[in-house]
Amino acid sequence: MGVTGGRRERLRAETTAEIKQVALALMAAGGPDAITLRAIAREMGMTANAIYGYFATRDDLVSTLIHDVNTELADTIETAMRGAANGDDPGGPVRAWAGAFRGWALANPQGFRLVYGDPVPGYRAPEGGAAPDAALRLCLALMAVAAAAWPYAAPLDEGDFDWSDFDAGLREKIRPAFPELPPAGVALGLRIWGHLHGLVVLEIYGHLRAQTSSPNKLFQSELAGLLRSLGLPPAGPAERLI
Amino acid sequence: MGVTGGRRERLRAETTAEIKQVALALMAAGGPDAITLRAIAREMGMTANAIYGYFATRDDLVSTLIHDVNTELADTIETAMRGAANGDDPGGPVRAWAGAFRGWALANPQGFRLVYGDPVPGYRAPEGGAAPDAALRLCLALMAVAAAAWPYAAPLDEGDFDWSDFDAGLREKIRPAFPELPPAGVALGLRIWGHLHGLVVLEIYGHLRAQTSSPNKLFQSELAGLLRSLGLPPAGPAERLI
DNA sequence: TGATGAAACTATACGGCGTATATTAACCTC
DNA sequence: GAGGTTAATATACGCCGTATAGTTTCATCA
Repeated sequence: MGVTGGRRERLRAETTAEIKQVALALMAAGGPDAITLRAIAREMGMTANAIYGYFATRDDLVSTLIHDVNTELADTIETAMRGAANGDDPGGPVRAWAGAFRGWALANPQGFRLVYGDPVPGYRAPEGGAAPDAALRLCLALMAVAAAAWPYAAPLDEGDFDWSDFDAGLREKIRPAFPELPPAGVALGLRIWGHLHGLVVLEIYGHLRAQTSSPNKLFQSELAGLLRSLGLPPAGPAERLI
Repeated sequence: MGVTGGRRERLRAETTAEIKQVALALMAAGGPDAITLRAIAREMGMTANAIYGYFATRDDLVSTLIHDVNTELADTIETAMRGAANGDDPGGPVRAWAGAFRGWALANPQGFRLVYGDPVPGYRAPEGGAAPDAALRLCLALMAVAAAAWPYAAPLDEGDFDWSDFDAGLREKIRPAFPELPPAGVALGLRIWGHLHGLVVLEIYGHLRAQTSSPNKLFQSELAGLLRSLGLPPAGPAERLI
C-alpha cells in the first residue's frame, strides 16, 4: 500500500469516469435499458467483466449514475435560483425553480427517467446511500422557493401540518437554513414540487402528446396559475410596483 | 370460417383472459419487468411459445395490458364522477376525479407504473391503436371536471389558448360534449390533470418517502389549494351557502 | 536491478431471457 | 374421411448479467 501509488489510482479514476460517461451516452441514445455492461465494454473496447473491477454490480453503476444525474439537476436548479435571488421578486425563485426543472428535464429526458422513473430491472441500491445527498439539495432548493413565497402564501394556506409529518433528518437541515418556515411552509414546498412535477412528467413520458401540441404554453399557464394561487405577482418586480 | 365455431373461440378467449390475468398478477408482484412470457407460461403450466398463438409478440401483450388497465382506471373515475355530478357542488367533480385517481393509483401502483411509467424494455405498439380509447375517456372525464369548474375559474384564467393548440380528433370529441368549454377551459382540464398527477407520481415512485410521512395530508392540502385557486368552494354545497 | 504481488484485464462458462422455425396433435367443416 | 385451421411442443439462436479462473501489466521495495 504505497503512499505514492498515484498513477494507477488516476488511471482507475479515468476509467471509472469513462465508464460512467459511456453509460450516460448509451442511456441518452437508447434509454435506461440500454445501460448494459456488454454495451459499455464494447464501446470502450474491453470486456464486460472488466467493469466488475470498477463497480461491484450493475446496480451499483446505475446507482452511481443516478447520483451523478441528480447532482447535475441540483447544480442546474441551484444556479438558476442564485440568479433569481435578488429579494425584490418573491415569485422569482418559483419561476427559476420551475424553469430550471422543466428545462433540465426536457434537455435530459433520459436522465429524468433514470432519476424519477423506473431505473432498470434491478432495485435501487443502498437504502440510504448517495442518492439522498442530491435529493436533499433539491429539497433545500424547494425550501428556498417556499421560504420566498411563504410570506405571501401563508394567509391563504389552509394546510394543517406539524413537524412530525416530515422526516426528522430533513427537519434538522431545514430549520437552521429557514428558521422562519413553519411546517405548513415545508408542505408548501413539497406541494409546489408535486404541482410542477406532474405536467413535466406527463410531457416527458409523452402522455400530453395526444392532447396538445403546446405543452410549453400549458406549463407556462400552470406556472402563472401557481403564482396567482400563492398570492405572488405574475412577473418581475417592475410589474408588481405598478 | 364456420359460424358455429363457438367452442374453440370461447376456449381461446378464456386462455387469453388467463394470460392477461397471470401477467397482471406477475406485474403486481414484481413490477412491469416481471412480465415475461416464460414466467406467464410457467404459471399456466404450458410453454412460453404457446403464448405466441394468442399474442403476436410480447409488446402486443403489454399493449393489451395497458389498454385493460387504462380502461379500469377510466371506469373507476367515471363511476366516481357520476356520483359527484349533482350539479349543486361545482367542486364535486374535481374532488371526485382527484380522489378516484389517487385512490386507484395507490391501490394499483404497478398498474399505474405500467400506464404512466416506462412499461418495459420494448416500445409502445400501435401508434394509434387501442390505448387512445381509454386515454380519450380519461380526457373526457377531465373535461367534465373543467366544464364544472370553468364558470368559476374563467375570470381568474390568464391562459391564451385556441383550438389549434389541441389535437384535432380530441377537439371533435370535446366540442359536442362540452359546447360551452373554450380552448382555455380545455387547457384548464389538462392543467388540473398535471397538477394532481405530480404528487401522485412522486408518491407512487417513493420520492416523497424521504421527506414526509403524510403524503395523504399533502395531497389533500394541495387539492384544497387547487379548489381555492379555481375559485371553487372547498367543500360541499352546504358550506358554500353559509 | 530484479523479484513480488496487487491490480487490470481476458477467457470461458452458466442460466435466463425473447424470438424464430419446424413439427406434431386436436378439432371443426365439408 | 380429407383439408385446413388452431393449439401446443421441441429445438435452436443470440443477448443479457454474473461467476470463476487464468493472464498480463506495472508500481513497489529489498
